Amino acid sequence: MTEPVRVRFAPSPTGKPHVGNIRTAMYDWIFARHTGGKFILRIEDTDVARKKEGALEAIMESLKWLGLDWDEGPEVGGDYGPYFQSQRLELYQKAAKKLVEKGNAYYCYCSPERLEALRKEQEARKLQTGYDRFCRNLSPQERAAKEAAGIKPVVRFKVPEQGQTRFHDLIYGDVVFENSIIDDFVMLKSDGYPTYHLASVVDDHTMKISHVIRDEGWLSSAPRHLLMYKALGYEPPLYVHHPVIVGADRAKLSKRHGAVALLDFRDMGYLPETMFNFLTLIGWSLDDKTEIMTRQQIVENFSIERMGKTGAFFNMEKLDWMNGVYIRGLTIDDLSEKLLPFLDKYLPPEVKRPLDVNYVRQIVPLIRERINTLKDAAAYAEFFFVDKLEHDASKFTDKKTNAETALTALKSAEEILSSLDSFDCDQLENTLRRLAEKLGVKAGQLFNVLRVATTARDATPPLFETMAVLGKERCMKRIKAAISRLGNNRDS
RNA sequence: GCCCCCAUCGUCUAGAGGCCUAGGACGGCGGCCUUUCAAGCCGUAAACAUGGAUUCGAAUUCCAUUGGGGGCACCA
Repeated sequence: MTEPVRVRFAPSPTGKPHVGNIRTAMYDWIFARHTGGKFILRIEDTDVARKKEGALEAIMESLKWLGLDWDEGPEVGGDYGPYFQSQRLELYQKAAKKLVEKGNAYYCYCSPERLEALRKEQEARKLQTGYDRFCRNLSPQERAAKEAAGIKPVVRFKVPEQGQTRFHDLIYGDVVFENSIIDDFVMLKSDGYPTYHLASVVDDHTMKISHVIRDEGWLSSAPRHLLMYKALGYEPPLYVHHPVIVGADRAKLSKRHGAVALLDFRDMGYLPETMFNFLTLIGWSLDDKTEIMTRQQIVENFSIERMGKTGAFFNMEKLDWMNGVYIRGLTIDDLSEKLLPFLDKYLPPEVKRPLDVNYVRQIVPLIRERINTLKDAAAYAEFFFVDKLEHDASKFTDKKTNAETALTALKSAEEILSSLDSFDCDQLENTLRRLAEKLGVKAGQLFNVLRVATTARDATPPLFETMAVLGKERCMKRIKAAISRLGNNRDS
């Protein structure tokens, strides 16, 4: 095996690719980069009915967002194109014809209705389902009659009735199938389009694909492909089937498990480096402890031998944690930049746009270790942006602090703070600690009351930094509002 | 029904016969730090599906069983 490594990601354009598909693309890409091989993007658009508008764009956008650049494929071209199967029909038709001529395939005129009835009956009698080879040995006259009737045939592969097909999968090891349980599958549909089986075999061969990396669901159709390679006289590629990502019910991940498209994760505020790292780790590990890895580290250390065989659950809690780790690793400027569109989208409409980047930059250090996604920021930092706060009176009091104390503290704070000329952290701290002492309350009690007054929250970034960013004017306004809120509350 | 694949803490995993009284991470719990919330740090509970076989010795090998997943389309 001295052939250069060429791997392909071959999605069909039926929607936004979900994390499972994309993980396959990642393994392709990582393996290609690790070996210095080529990563090819090929579009399997042979099902006219399932093709979806915008799907191709979503595929490319997903790959680009994760930084998976392809060496050949749409937009970039390549020596083995075209890279859309719908533009390669002739190739498949020629291959099918060749197999018919060689006696490895035949035309089938069975109607969908007959096939449907056949399957129903097989199921009812609990028999092995599959085509009954009705057209396998049609006489020339019978064929001519069907043709004359205007029936458009499909081409079926003539599967040997005896023997076994075996192959070595790089992850699953040796796998053996009895040929007798494989039915004569359709290679070429009556509309002239190939099925996946034919198209992928022809393309993988003509595109000189060295390793077929795909999910485990394909394991059971691999023997069909091997049989075709043999009949066509092609050298088969190496197979690397990998386990799938499963949902909470352990079933293969799909739309019904909720938000699973990669781009949805982008929109929820996960970073591409998080997704790359996290997705790699579902089914592959470097060693017994390394978890946070750069793309470079992953590429350098990746090996198929260290991929697992077990379907894995997509653990959202761990994803959140990891995204937090990556967020905290960003510089203030970088994070501010990334946060801007999310703040713009999720902050209440009354907040004036455009947002001030410099102001955001001041806030970022305060919320950085408190958010796990970019989207979290808006809800977390809302009080930094809105004009009017809704104070919840009950938040001012706790076991240690009653309403009386809170009100007194606020009034004293208002007085002393209004005399301050600047609102920097040190000065605020000095002033307020002294005030607490004077009032005979714990510093924390006073801080908490002021926290609620200035933010309307009981969980915020550190008080002095927060107040400093908010600025004197806004703080004083809010403290006054809090005083009247508390006063009114007590009177009523 | 037939065929294929899989099986270590709740979850993701390390483990390729003795290093395992099974390691790490997320989550949980407890603590430290602390003006709240986080972050950080420390600690803790928590798993080899079951039964045989091989071996001086098995999470690691083999065979059953059980459980789970996938396939059996003119879809990929």
